[in-house]
Amino acid sequence: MSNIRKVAELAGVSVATVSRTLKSPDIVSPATRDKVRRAIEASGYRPNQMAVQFRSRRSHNLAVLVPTIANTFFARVIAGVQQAAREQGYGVLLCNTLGQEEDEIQYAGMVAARQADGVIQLRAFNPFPDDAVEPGRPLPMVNACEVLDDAPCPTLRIDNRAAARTLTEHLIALGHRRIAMIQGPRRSPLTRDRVAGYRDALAAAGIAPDETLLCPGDFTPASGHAAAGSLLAVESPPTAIFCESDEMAIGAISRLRQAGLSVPADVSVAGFDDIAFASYSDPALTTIAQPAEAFGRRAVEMLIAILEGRGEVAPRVVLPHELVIRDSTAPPRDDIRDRG
Amino acid sequence: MSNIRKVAELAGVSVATVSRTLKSPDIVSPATRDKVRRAIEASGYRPNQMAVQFRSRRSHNLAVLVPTIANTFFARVIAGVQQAAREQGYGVLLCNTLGQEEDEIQYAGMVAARQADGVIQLRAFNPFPDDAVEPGRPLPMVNACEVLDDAPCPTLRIDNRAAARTLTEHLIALGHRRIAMIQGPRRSPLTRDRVAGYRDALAAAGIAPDETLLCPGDFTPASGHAAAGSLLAVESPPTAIFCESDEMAIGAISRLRQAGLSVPADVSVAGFDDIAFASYSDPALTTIAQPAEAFGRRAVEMLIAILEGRGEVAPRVVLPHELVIRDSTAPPRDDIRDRG
DNA sequence: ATGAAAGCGCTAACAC
DNA sequence: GTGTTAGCGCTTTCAT
Repeated sequence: MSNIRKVAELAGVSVATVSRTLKSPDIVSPATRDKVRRAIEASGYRPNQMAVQFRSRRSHNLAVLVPTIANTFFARVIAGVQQAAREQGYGVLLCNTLGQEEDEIQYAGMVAARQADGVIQLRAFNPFPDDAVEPGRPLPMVNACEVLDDAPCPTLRIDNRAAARTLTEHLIALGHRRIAMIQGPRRSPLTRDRVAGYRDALAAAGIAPDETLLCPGDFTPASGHAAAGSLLAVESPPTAIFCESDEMAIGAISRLRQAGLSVPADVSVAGFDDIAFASYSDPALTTIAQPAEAFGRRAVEMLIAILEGRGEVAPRVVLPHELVIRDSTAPPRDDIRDRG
Repeated sequence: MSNIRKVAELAGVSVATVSRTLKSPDIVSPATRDKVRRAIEASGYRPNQMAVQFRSRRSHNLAVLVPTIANTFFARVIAGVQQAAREQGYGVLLCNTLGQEEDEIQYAGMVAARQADGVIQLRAFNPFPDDAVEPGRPLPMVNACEVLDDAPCPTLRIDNRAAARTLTEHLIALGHRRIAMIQGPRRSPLTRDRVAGYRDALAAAGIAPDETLLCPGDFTPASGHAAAGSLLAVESPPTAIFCESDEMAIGAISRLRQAGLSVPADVSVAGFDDIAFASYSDPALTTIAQPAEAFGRRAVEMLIAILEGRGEVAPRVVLPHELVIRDSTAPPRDDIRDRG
């Protein structure tokens, strides 16, 4: 393995000149620059990044804390993270946390240990201790997707409340009045905001909320399947189900079908996220499209802006969402509506 | 930020003793060890990993080259990689290559640049130049899932030919004789092996292969959707379709339904991978289950065994697969079978 | 524009 | 069992 000294000798210059040729070629005379470049070529020299990082005190790595990469929505976010990071010369250290706070704290410790320059957190939890950073310096973190209310760092999200309201309004406009909701984890701000939007829409339409129509879930198809089962058992079942993720919607539809019900003829089902499968499922899902890749990309840009201290970073960024109406939602059956 | 020297001073020992307390506590006397640990505690010392890595010449990072993380099968493999790596004290550098060989080569260069100690390649391509490693030393790579025939490193896969044969036999046993195949990319060894297994089964059953029933795809739902469309247009359409991925199967089913066909009543469809959605799609998919997380986990174990030079590493590992029969495959309709 | 030299924080001989 | 010390390969003043 060649090193900078060998290259310097070969080129007949000092190591400083080799270093400069690599980092700021413009301050090296063209003749010297060429000499050095030929020497690099000839020796097959690759700078030892461990040394570069160590010496320059930047790892040029970003840690991304993801609740679960097995979720296709997060997979897309991460694809966006990776691409943007690569474009900016950063590596991505993947941290699949499964929502374990102790693990998230440990991963965030990679910043203190200099393994990563900053973290992108996709869950509403601050993994840094209070004294993580000297006063005056910004916390090297961006919180995206599921965002802490009082995040000590820039955040990036959609307007979940407005999105949920829009989706619920769509259901109401179709004629539904008994609208269930299969939610995300209880304590998540995501759940809280979306439930708020759902209630907003009900209230605006003069529909009294019915707590028996609120079911917990965890965003997985299995939880949607189970929740749909319990909704089937309530005294007066819903004519529409709003699921907080497409994966749960797919699970719910599967359960409804097992019960001999047809979607949307008997029950309408709507999702959230607009994952790739949403348009291929049967029926194709009505859902809220979230800009998954953009979440990743923007989060990286914001984080690097913090790390490299260039300019102000917008503290609270809200990305656009979109209601996508497909085939899983329709007016309720007449006999059901009459009864409602 | 504290450093090892400060801790040494605080504890009244040398820096070497601090280092030893961290790396091999057993060779330090209990009394000293405690003193050092208290000093570490008191100063909030975190070893600078960049320095550790630099000095010890190991980054303790693994680069994982994945064709596309947006595919749920690969997402699971990567979840396995991450968990195993973490357990062994390694970080995971995610490289979403989209199958671009130039990018893969560049990512593999992270090993030469000392950013990563080794790579896990999930595609059938060797991203290392011939002179990547000095003679006698093993290539720091494991090739998993889609494997090169003459991989210059240990490989990890399932027996794709046998799996495809088993799945095709299942279709034949149901009474199908016109069995189409929606394939992966043409040049992939995966495709070649699975097509071979498919042909094995046809031959064993005395069914003449029909090239018009072979359609290319790229593992995405969109490609399955398109391929099913073209299969619908052939002169004598298939009664069963074997898709090389569940995602393509889901896309294909969606297309068949658009054409007014019912699965499995009119056409049987089988997938491959057994992704989470396979059991929630309508109908639930008959498929070949692959041990996705195990792929990731084993790949990490094998790679670390190479890197740390402990023991022999099995050069060609084959993991078990399993035929999972659900509801998307059934006997062909009588009128169709009679015609066949 | 270039070179000399001082480290970055740590590990690993080597000595005691 | 512990201390001393020489670097690892590079960047970055500070001279020239």
